Amino acid sequence: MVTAMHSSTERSGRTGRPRSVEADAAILGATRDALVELGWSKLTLGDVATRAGVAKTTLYRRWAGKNELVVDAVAVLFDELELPDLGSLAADVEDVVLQFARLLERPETRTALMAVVSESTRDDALRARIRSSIVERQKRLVLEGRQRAQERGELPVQSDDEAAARTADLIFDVVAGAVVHRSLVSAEPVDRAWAASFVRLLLNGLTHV
Amino acid sequence: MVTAMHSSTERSGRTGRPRSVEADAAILGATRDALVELGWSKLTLGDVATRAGVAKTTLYRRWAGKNELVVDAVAVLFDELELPDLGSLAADVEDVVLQFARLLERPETRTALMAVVSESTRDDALRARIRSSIVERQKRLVLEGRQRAQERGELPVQSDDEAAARTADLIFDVVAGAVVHRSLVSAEPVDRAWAASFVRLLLNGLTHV
Amino acid sequence: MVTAMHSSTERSGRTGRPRSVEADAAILGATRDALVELGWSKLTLGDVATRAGVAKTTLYRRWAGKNELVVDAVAVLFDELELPDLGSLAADVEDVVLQFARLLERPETRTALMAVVSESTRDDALRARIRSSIVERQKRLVLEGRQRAQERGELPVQSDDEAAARTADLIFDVVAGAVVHRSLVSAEPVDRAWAASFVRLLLNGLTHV
Amino acid sequence: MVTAMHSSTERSGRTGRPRSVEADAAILGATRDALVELGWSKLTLGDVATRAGVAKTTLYRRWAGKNELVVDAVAVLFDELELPDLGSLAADVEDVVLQFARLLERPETRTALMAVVSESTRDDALRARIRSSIVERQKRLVLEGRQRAQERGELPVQSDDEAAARTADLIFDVVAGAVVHRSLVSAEPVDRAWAASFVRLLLNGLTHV
DNA sequence: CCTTAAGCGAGACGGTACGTCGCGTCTTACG
DNA sequence: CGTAAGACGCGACGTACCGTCTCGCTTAAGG
Repeated sequence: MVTAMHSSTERSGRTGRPRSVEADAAILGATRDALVELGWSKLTLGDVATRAGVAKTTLYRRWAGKNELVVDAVAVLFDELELPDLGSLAADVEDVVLQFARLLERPETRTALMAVVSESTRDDALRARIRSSIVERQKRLVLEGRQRAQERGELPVQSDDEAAARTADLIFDVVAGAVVHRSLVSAEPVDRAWAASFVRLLLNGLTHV
Repeated sequence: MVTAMHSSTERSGRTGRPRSVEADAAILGATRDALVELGWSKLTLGDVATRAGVAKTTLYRRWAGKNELVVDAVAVLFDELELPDLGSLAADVEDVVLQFARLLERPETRTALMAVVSESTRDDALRARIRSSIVERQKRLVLEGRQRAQERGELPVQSDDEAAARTADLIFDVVAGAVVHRSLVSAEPVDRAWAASFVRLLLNGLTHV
Repeated sequence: MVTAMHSSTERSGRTGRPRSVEADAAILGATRDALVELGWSKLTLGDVATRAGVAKTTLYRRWAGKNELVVDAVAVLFDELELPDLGSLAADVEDVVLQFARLLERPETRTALMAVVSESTRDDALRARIRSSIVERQKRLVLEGRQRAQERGELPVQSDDEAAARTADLIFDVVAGAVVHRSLVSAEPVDRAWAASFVRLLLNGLTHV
Repeated sequence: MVTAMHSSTERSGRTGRPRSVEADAAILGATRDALVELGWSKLTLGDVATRAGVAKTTLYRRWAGKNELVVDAVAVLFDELELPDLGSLAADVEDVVLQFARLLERPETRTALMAVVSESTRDDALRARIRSSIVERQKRLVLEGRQRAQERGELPVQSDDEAAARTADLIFDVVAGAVVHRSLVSAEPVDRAWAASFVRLLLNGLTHV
């Protein structure tokens, strides 16, 4: 679960009516629903509040704006991704690629991810939120996959920790970037055939194809 | 050159006052300027019109909205990319990667590209416009690079044309996607070191690092 | 007929294509049609031009704007009014009152007359045009009616010409004003009963009712 | 006082921020000011809002459009009219006629009254608003004047209430119509001399002049 | 017959106002 | 103090007409 994103969990002051606990979930759910129906650009906070059965003030008390709200609403979706153990690095990566592609086919993910990234180019706080809520959180997949491949002897162990981290970052950008670009920019399907040829390229390189 | 983007070049009817030819260039230039200053989300068509010394109606007469206008305004920037001949495939690719990274550092490209891609997930006409104006147009870099590498003997010649096209698409998505993801999503610098390690991975694959 | 309203009849210069003679009639007719359908406030000159099968430039070449055009288009309607000879002043006046009321029931007259009067409060040229095209032209009805009543011995002959003119103006304002106010402001029907009681008041005065 | 013109006085629901009470007065005042400066046709709601120190949306939340707003803004001016007691019916009527003429000389009344009447020919709701806010409200002058004249013995008492009401309506249309027509359509001054001859005609009739 | 010059249709142009929508803030009364 | 409700100031939207301005074509009269 994504916790403590926008407000500390413990009560800061003692007095007064406590914040409704159901409201947060209702708002995030309503945000996802609205994203599916309307897409990023037509999503309005007033509409989200209405759908959630909540006043607009309640929403603004908890999130700074559309961007922050959508990041929180969407981040949790990426936690669905899981690295299977299919016996080989190639099979594992191919499976994750296809999982990720399925995720990007869902309208709420499709439209929201690029939009908040676009906004984040002018907003450092938003960029940090995206990194911590989505990017860093999902690097676990690369780390687990490498670990498992090393245990299987498919990949060598890098002794330099820093270099190993850089390599993990590189792989993450290549895999995530390629899938996102294929799916959203080139607007071509990420099917099993494409995934297979991508994994082949990733593992063996251009010169060994 | 980017021609006939939003209207056929030849006069459709012969009557009536012809459209001002200067206006198009002025509007696209003003759009780029406004993108630099304001970013995608604060860019308004009224402001663009004012900067271009043009009435808002003229702008709406030629483009359907913000998305279409920005695609046209930004597409031309990608034409700056050039494939150098540095003697080896690795050096050539590294150079293009760095050129592309420089392009993505410019505020107008940064903010606009992801935004229109995000919008395009809900708008087929916009997606098609992006593909024809940007994506397909820049695949030339992959094709030229492969041609040159094949002439040098660095890459084998693929006899199956269709398979060769699929490979070119794959390489394009991997290169462009990785750079975009590194630069905009991970929000880490694409410097010479990263470019070098990316090219190494691209050419040799994970298992040959 | 209303002639020489907006352009002198004789050709000023000699050369060049002469103005189309059908256009004037077509435009005025189209204006009346549009007034019936749309009313004053929704009537647009572009629409009138289209209905008349004429370019907007042609229209502007002949009239200065909406007000002037509508005055010319409507003025001719008031020429329909005729003073019958029904044997008594009371009967004659009652008949004209009812004719005038019928005229004011027509949508083009209803909506246009008050609108141009309203505009004329800020535009001296327009006020003059209304006076000469409509008001002065219809005073003939009062003059004829008085003449006939004097011949019948129903009204005394005023020897002072200036005073006689003032009286005619007064009667005109009272009759026209009462009918317009009843019909358009009070929005009550001008039927035979009302006309009869109005004529009784006009002829005998309040104190002799 | 003109009350409850466009919204009921009591709060309909009890929740939510109440409408600003100052705003109404500020808007109506700004409307009258703008009418004086600009006249009906150049008056814009955006400008009125600015003058009133109010957002355009606030204005649209309370009035349906220019017509309704102007009726409300102008109606109150007619409440200034007062029936003096100058000792005779003739003197009283003459005074009210001159008061009314002064009112119609004011630019806001001049331009607005005819304009809204013109619009009302196509808009039943507007017509009803004009009747209740202006016409019916000012009939009090006729009723009071007749009452006083009857007390003085200048006019007989009509026993039939319905007939008496019809006569009052008739007198109202004749007086108001004559003054409006003289002032706005004929565009001649309503001075003491004209008022005197009008009252003479009204009281004694054409045949007793 | 040919030039000349104005009229004409079409439609793009710079403007201005429109009436609406969403933003993020505020002011109520209630819990 | 949190909350639902909803009015507020603000600013951009996309549209509609305005009255003007090119265009290329048509239509006479005068040379």
